Amino acid sequence: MMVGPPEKPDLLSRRAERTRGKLVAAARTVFEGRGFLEARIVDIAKEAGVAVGSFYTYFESKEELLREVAGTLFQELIPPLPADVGPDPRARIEAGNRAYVRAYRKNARILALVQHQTLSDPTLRALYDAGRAAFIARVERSIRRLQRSGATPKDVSPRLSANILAGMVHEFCYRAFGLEDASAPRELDVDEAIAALTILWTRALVLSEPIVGANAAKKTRGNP
Amino acid sequence: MMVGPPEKPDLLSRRAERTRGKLVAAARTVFEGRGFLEARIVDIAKEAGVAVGSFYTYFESKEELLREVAGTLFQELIPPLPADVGPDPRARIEAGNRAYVRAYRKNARILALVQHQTLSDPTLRALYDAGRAAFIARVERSIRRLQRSGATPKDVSPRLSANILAGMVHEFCYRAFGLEDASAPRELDVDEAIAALTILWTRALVLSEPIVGANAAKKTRGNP
Amino acid sequence: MMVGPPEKPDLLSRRAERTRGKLVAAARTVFEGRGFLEARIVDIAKEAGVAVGSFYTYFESKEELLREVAGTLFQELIPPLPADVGPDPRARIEAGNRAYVRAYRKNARILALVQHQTLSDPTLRALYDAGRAAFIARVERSIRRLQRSGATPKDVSPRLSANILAGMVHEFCYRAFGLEDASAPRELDVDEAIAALTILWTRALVLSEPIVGANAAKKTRGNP
Amino acid sequence: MMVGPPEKPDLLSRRAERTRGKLVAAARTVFEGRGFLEARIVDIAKEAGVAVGSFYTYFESKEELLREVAGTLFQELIPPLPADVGPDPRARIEAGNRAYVRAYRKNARILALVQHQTLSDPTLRALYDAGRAAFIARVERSIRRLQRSGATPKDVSPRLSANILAGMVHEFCYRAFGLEDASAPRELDVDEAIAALTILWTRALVLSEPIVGANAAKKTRGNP
DNA sequence: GATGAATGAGAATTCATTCAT
DNA sequence: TATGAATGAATTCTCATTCAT
Repeated sequence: MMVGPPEKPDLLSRRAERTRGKLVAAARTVFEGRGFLEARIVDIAKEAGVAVGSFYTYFESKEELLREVAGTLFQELIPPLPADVGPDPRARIEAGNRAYVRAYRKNARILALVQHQTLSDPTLRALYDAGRAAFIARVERSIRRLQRSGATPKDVSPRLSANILAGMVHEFCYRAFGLEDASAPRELDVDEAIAALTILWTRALVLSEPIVGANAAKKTRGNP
Repeated sequence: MMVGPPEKPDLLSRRAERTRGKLVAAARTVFEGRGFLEARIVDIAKEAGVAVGSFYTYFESKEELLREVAGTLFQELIPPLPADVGPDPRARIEAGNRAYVRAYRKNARILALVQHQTLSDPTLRALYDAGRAAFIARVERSIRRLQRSGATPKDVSPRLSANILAGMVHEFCYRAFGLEDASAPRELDVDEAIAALTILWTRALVLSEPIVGANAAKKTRGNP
Repeated sequence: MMVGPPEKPDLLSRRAERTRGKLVAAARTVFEGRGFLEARIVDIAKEAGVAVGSFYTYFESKEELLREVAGTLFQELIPPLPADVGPDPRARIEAGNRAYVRAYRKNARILALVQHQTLSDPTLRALYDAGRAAFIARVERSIRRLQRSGATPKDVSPRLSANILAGMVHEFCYRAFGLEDASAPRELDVDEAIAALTILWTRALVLSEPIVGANAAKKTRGNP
Repeated sequence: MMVGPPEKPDLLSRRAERTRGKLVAAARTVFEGRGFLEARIVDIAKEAGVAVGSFYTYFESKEELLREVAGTLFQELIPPLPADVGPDPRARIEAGNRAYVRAYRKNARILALVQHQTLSDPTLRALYDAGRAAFIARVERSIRRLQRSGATPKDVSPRLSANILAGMVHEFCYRAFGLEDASAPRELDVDEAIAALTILWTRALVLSEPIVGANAAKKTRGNP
C-alpha cells in the first residue's frame, strides 16, 4: 500500500518497548488505585492508552504483569549500605532500617498488595521470597559476624535471629504504611519509629550498651 | 386463649442454628482448602450438605461468612495467661509467646487468609484490628508496668514497643505457618522458635541477663 | 396430646376463612404498594401475619390471588343506577359516568395493575373482559333504546358506539387515576371531568341540545 | 507523524452499529413473541445471532432495550397530515384517526406491551407520555381553533376535550388490536371503526351535522 | 503490531414451592 | 391447619480472552 523505505527493525521493537512500558506503568497505577482483584484488564489498557488486545501481545495475564511490577520493587528495599556508614554495627543496623522503612513507605501500597497476592500466586511467592531472602541473608551474615567476634550471644541461631528481626521491621512497615488508609493517613513519627526499631534490634543482640556507648544511648533515649 | 404446654420457639430455630453452624464449619474447610477467592458458594453449600439457597438464608455474602469465621479466631490467640505462671516477666512473656505461636499454628491457614482478605474488606479489617489491638494492649500494659518498676528502659514508648514486639511474633508465625505450603511443610522446631522469640523479646526490653541465665534456652527447648 | 371437647368442624373452617381473608386483604395492600411483579409471596404472608406455607394452603399462585382480588372490583364500577335518577337519558349517562369515575378513583392503583396483568394472564383477562362486557352491555342496551326511539342516529352500530364511549370513560379514568403518581397526585377537578365526559358522550349521541334543554347546558357550561 | 490515507474510525464502529441494530430488531421480535417479562436476554441474543455478552456491550438491561424499541414507535402514530386533506375539520379528524388506527394496528402488540411496562418503568413512562402529549397537543390546538372560529362550543376546555377524545381513539385501538389474541384475531371492520370514531368525535364537537350528511358514513366505509 | 468488538464460560443470586415438624 | 427452613431451577451479569480488520 505504502511505498517507502523499509521500516528499521528496531523502530518496531522500539514501539513495542514503549507499549510494554506504558502497560507496566499503568498497571502499577491501577493496582494501587483499585487493588489487584478489582483491576480489570480494560482498566489497565485504558490507563496505558492502548487497546485491550495489545495487553495480550505482551503479557499472558494480570498475574504476569504484577510479577513484572513486583520485580523492580525488592532491590530498592535493601540497597547496599552507603560507604560512609562505618563499621559500627549499631550504625549499620540503623542505616539498614532507615533504608528499609523509607523505601517501604514510598512503595507501601503496591508492596502490601504484592504480599497479599503471594498467597494465591506461587510464582509471585517465589519472587517475593527471593527478595526477602536477600534481605535476611544480609542480616544473617551480619549476625554471624557479630557472634564470631563475641559481640552477641550465640544462644539463638543466626538464621532464626535474622528471620525474626528482619520480620520485625518488615511487619512494622506493613502495618504502618501498607495497610494505611490512604484517605486518612495516621500520624506517625517515622524517625522515632526507626529509632525504636533500631534500639529494640540492637538490644535484642545485646549490642547497644557495651558497643554504642553511653553517648549513643543518650541521644535516642528520652528519659535517663 | 389456649392453655397448653409452652411452645418451643426454638424447635425450628434449633434446626436453623444447626444449618448455620454447618455452613460456618464448611466455610472454614473450604477456605482453607482452596483459598477464599477460589471458594464458590456452591462449594461451601456442598461441603455443608445444604442447598445453595440455604447459604443466603443466613449470610449475605462470602465476605460475611468469612467475618463469622474470623470472629472466633482472635480470642484463641491471646488467652489469659494460666494462673501458675507466676510474676516473673520473662516467664510471662514466654507463656504469652507460646500460646500465640501454638494457637496461630493451629489456625495458620485461615489466619493468613483472613489477614490477606483484610486488604479488600474494611469490615473484616476492623474486626482484625480489634483482635490485634487486644493483644498489643496487653503487651503495652506489661511494658508500662516494667518501665514503672524500672525493670526496662523508658527510651521507647510502651505503645511503640508493644506494636513492634507483638508484630515481631505475629510476623514470625505468619511466615512460618501461615504461608507454609501445606503440601510440603518445612521442618521447624517450634519450641526453638518460641525460645528464640522470647530471648530476643526479653533482651530487647533488657530483661534477659539478670533474670535468666544460659540455661534459659534449655528450659524452653523441648516439652517438659 | 390435648384432651378436651372435640373442636367444632366450623371452628376450623372459620379459622381457615380468616386466614384466607387475611391473605386476600394483605395481597391487595402489597400489590398496591409494590406492584404485582415486585410483590413476593413472603411479603404477602408477612403482611397477612401468616407463614408462607399457609399461602399454599389457599392459593396456587400469586396469579390466583390477584384474580381473587380482582373479582370483587368490577361490580363496584357499574352499580345499578339509583332509583331516583329518572328516565332522562342525559341524567342517566351522567349518573353512570359519575359512578364509574368515583369507583375507579377509589380503586385506581389496583385496577390499573389488574389491567396490566391482563396481558400475561389469560384467566384474569377473561375475568376482566367479563366485567367490562357488563358495562358495555348496559351502555349498548341504552343506545339501542335511544336509536329505537329515534333519539339518536342509527349510523353507528350500538355495539361499536358502546365500546367506544365506554372505552372513552375508562381510558380517562385509567390515565387520570390509575397511572397517577401516588406520591405527587395531579390537580384534577373530578366534577369538571365528569361533566366533560358526559357532555362529549351525549353530544356524540346527539342527545344534549334537544333533550336536556338550555338549563342543563347552563349548569355545566362554563363560558356562555 | 505518519502520512497516509485518512483512518476510517467507523470501520469497526459500523460493525458495532450493525450488532446493535440486530439486537434492537431481535428484541422487538422476541418481545412480541413471548412478551417482555418472558423474554430472556439469551433469547434476544440468540434471535439476533450474537453472544449474550454483546447485549451488555450495548445495553444495560432489558428495560433500556425496550425504551430503544419504544423510541421509534411514537412518531409513526401521529404523522403530519397529508397535504391534500384540505381544511375541512371533519376530514382532518378522519385523516388523523385513520393514521392513528392503522399505525397502531401495525404495531399493536409492541405498543400494548410498552404501555403495560409503563407501570413499572418510570423512564419508559416519561417517554410514552411525551409521545402521547404530542398527539394530544395537536388535537388540542385543533379544538382551540374550532372554538375560536365558533364552530364548536366552548363549554369544555380544549385541554380536557383533547385528552378525552384522543384517549377514546387510543383506548379503542388498544382494545381492538393491542389486546387481540394474535392466534385468533377477532373479525373487525377497521374502516367501519374509523368511521364510527370519526362520527362520534365530530358529533362530540358538534361538527358533524352541518358539514357532513348521511353520506358521511358511506364516504369512510371501504377504501376509495 | 494495534485495535476493540465479539465471545461464552462461570458465578452469584432470587424466590416460588415443598415438606418435615 | 400452621409453620418457616430447605430446596434448586432459572436468570442475570461479568470479564478474560480471542480474532477479524
